[in-house]
Amino acid sequence: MTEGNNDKKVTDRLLHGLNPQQAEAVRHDQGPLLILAGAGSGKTRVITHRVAWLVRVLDVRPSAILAITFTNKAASEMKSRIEDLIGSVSQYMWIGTFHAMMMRILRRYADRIGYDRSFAIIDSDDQQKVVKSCLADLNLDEKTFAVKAVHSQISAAKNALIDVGAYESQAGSDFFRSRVAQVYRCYQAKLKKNNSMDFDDILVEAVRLLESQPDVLAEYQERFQYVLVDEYQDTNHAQYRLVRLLSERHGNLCVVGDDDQSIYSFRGANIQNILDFEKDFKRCKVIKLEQNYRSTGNVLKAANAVIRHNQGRKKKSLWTQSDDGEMITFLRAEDQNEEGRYIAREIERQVSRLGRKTYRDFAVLYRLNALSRSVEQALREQGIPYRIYGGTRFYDRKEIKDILAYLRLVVMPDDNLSLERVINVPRRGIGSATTDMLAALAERDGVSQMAVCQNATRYPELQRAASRLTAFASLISQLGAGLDSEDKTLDQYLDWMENETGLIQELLDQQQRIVSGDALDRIENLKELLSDAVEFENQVQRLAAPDETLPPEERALVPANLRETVRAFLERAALYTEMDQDKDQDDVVRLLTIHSAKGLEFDTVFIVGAEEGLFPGYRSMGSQIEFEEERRLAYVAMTRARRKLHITATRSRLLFGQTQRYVVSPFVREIPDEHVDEIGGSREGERSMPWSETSQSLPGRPPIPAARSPLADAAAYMAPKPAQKAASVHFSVGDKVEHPKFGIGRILMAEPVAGDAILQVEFKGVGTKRMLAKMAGLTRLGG
DNA sequence: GGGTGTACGATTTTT
DNA sequence: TCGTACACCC
Repeated sequence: MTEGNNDKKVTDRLLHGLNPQQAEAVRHDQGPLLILAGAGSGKTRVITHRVAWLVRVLDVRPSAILAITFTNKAASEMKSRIEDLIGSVSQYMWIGTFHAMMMRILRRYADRIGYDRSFAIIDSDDQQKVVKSCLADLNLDEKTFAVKAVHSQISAAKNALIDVGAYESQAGSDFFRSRVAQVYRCYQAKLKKNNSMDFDDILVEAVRLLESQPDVLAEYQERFQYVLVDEYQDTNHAQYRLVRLLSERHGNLCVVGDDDQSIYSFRGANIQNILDFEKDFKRCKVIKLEQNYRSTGNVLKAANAVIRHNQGRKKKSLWTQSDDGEMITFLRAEDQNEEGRYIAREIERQVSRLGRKTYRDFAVLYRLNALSRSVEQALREQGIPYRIYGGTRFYDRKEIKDILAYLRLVVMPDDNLSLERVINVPRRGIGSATTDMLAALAERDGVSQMAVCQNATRYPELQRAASRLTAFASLISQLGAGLDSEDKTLDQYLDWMENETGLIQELLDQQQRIVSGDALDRIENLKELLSDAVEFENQVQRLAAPDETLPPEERALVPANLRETVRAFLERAALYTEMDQDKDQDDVVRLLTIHSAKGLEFDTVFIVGAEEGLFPGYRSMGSQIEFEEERRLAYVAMTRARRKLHITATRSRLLFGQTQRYVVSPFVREIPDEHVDEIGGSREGERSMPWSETSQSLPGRPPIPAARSPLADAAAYMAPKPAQKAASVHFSVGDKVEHPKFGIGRILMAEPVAGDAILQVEFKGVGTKRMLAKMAGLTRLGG
């Protein structure tokens, strides 16, 4: 160790407050290192301090460090915490997701493996579309070959690094698999023709690049002296291969993970990667972090007791210094309404009546998104503010994808997928007959569909639609000209484009006819994209600032003009889906799936729907492997709670339009009695089929005492509070207003939307118009 | 070419 | 139960 040569203060600071195992992990120098980090064991702290240690104590160049995470959120948290420790030199490190890091490599070298370096990334919607068109090309029936199923086969093959050829020979004469092989081949051909990669390709092609180009491999192997991988239990085979390749030269690979929290096998994660790490990387050091700093004794012991039933795991047992704390409360409710009311009442009691907690201390966790509904309803009745996490992500929204497709088309006119998306959005009278012909002609002549549009008049087949097609082509080139005129910022350009394409107008027209607030939300989203663009451009400016000294190959990637900024913005939109950084502070109850709760913690957690068939899901009950993954899910859910855990199950539940009777989840029965208070019925009682998994693990369990405080205590349910009034906007019906174009008018109708209002205004001599107040630049003249 | 009705189907999620 | 994708009809 060379730490003796360094400032003692620095080493003290980096090791301060760490337990012996944590400190050992931070100080580890050469060779592979496996950190088995139990839930709440201070994992992030260890990783960030370790990176700081490498730089500050071992004098490793920041640019020689590669730290990989699974989500952008995790990456940005890691970045900022490392920056707090070592300052701005941290910007030279490669910290990011697998996909983002591999994109850096592919953007430089993709031409070596047959792509244009400006290749596009297609999202899962487009992936489905491509699969669909392949099925059509191959005359395969979508009933037998469900798009989703075929696509997931292809994706799984890619994650396992099985290319088309290998897949074909594996499939042999198997009816289904051999057809999937044909689709796979067709799919890859289409992507290649469109100069696109899907998310899986980013990993697969990175492997192919590194394995086929020795000089490229050598460059990065040489560069990355230290490689760190977070959430290693979630890596798939392609990621495993990348990690191996990149760390091979120096051998300083540190992986951090917890096999008990592996919950993503359905998307290709291979738990064997972490279980076999010691075999794979010889002379590897293993450090277990078993002290939990998060939960109270009852919660932790209960979670330990549950996860202990799993066979395939590394033995470890979390412990805590904190006392037992409150018991876990288990509620057996009659149905989902009672379950919801219980949650609402309990939250209200803690927040309003006792004033002990705030709304943000609470989270409701469920296995299926569909379970959120009844909880939502109960919270709404009680006037409790909440937010649902997950759901459609911002960049997945239709209107956003439309705008992004226009953007992509402007910088890459040959992108057929984007063209198909927006050629008739908004309606331009270009229907399926025309678009089919367009695709066929482009295919026949080996040119892009945009090229056919430009020359539409020369194709006799397109006679009737020719003028509309050329008009579309000139719209795109006009948008392209706007891009190069240099006097617009990104958000100004987007704003201009939203109007120029007619998208905004169409949404306003829709709003005029339809009563739903749907179109308004979309306009809101488009506005939000503008503020996102502003923020993005600020980041770019900061990177481009003259006093920053970026390494040359990274500097080359910083956009220098609007066109390059657009490209970078598109890439970010494809790879970065989270937009709610500042919303974390809101004082609201959080509703989320167990999957999306991983890595988070809350003072009080409700786990709802703890019923056999839901959790574990009925699909997983046939296989030991899948059943154990469900149990890990239960473990993850329980260990989110810092101080108090509630688990609820119903006797019968209305789900997907059907009411069914349910039995308590076996996982709940695996919790020892001494940690649980029961309400409304015991965890035991009716059971379904003898449960092979659990019956063996609960030998001679003593009878459960009768329930103590049945929920018949209905009076305790508080009367619903009136819903909160929407924030007032400073425009109201009857106001006189002035519009820059239409002049003076009077407001006929005002409807508040987040931070703005949609108005119906009657203008003298112009007629009635509908618009967003702020966006239209209305001024109030008085009532 | 566009609008409307209906049948179907529905874990978990990131990139 | 609810959303959406597709077929059918004008």
